[in-house]
Amino acid sequence: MDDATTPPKISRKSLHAELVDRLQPLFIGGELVPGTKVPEKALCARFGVSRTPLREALKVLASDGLVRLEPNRGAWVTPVTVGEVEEVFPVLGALEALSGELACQSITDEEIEAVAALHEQMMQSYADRDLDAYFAVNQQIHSAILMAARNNTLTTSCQALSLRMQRARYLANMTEGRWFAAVQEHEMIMKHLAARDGKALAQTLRDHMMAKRNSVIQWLESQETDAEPA
Amino acid sequence: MDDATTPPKISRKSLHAELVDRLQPLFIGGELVPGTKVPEKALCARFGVSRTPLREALKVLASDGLVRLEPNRGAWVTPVTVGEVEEVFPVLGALEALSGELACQSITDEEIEAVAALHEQMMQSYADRDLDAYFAVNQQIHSAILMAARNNTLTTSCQALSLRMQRARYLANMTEGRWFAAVQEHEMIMKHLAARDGKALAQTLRDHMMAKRNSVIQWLESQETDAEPA
DNA sequence: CAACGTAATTTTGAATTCATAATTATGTCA
DNA sequence: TGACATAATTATGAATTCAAAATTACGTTG
Repeated sequence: MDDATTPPKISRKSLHAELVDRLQPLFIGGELVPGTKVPEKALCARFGVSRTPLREALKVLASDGLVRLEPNRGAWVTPVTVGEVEEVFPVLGALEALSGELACQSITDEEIEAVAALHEQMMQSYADRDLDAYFAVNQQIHSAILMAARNNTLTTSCQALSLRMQRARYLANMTEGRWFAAVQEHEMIMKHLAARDGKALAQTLRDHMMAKRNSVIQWLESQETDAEPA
Repeated sequence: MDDATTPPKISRKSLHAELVDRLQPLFIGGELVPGTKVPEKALCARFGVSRTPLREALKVLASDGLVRLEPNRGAWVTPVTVGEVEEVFPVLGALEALSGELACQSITDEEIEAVAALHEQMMQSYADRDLDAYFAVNQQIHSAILMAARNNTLTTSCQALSLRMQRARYLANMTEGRWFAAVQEHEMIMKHLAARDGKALAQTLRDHMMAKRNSVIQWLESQETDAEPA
């Protein structure tokens, strides 16, 4: 594993593409807070680039829905609203369902084993009550299924929407009851994948996503009523 | 119907957004041919803008998959390959299926009537053997169903992928048999929508998309074998 | 002193500039 | 003449500049 990751393509990717990759974690990491302004100047300084490539990156992020560009008023981190969540999760559900269906057609035994290992790891995180670890492995499982679907367009679409829903740490917040239910759902996901039952996996993934949707909305609404009288 | 389309937002949209909108038709219109270079200079002159906003627009179009940016070699119109088509249509199918399901939940009687009118118009275009008109109305029908789904995220995702598949006039080419089948499928679509049968509509839309996929691939493969010995 | 209007400052959007990489043209030599 | 090397040209990527818009700061007046 040397650093010659791309033997034929020595060329560094363009600055704006690099910036897109480096800005995304700031959204999920909570550094760029929904509803706040994107500090263009500060980010330029931080990454040591001029405004041109940064602004190019912001345009791309805007088309992915992570930021909103207001004419003459700059870029703002898209707020996470109930309406937004209600919109995105069903779409994500449909795409993940497809990923499950396709994965069952193409996944190798080795890949199933790898997912099973991740699944076990996630169960351990659940047992340990380690939410951060749980979420990290959870992401990896969904990602592995997506990979097994062998459809790059699907992967790209899913990841873009997924990013939007991962913004803000608090989306990870869930009740004890919801966490338990999510674990149950993942047992089903694993079972159907191992059996290569595409239809069943698709349905379970869709249900899983809708359950998550409800959980997030419930949390958002509780926040609204808490915060408003302040 | 005066020109005050946006009373509160008088502000002109930014140049790059305007350019994205004005470039897209060039892809489906066949002016920008898959596999060829995007003539940056010429487009700047044509739209009377500098390179900065145009290049911003190209970055956005690249993230939508319409162009491919090669470092230090400029922007190229993404070629329409069999692999590409095999990837995109299933995703589009999943999204359209969802749009059908959601539309059945929210569509009004008036909207159903509007779609029915479009459907009749399309049937007339079929009877007239007017392929251009047929395709135009066909688009409107899918668009109307999407609108009835009341999900902007879904609409955006669908349209982006749809654009990719509409590039190149020849995708409209289909055999007499395929055209007839497509018409039959649309009869089903109309029937299920009128009955507000979400599940059935979803399945029909998915099937419709996969049938189109096969038709396009068949055509592409026939082109490949035709063109190669040249 | 609160509300308004005006001036200074900052930020934004887009054109321009500039260094570098890629392409084309030209010349050389086998 | 054809293959290669080198020079001229062009295109690209990114920084810089500049005009216009928005924001902030300040002063005035009722």
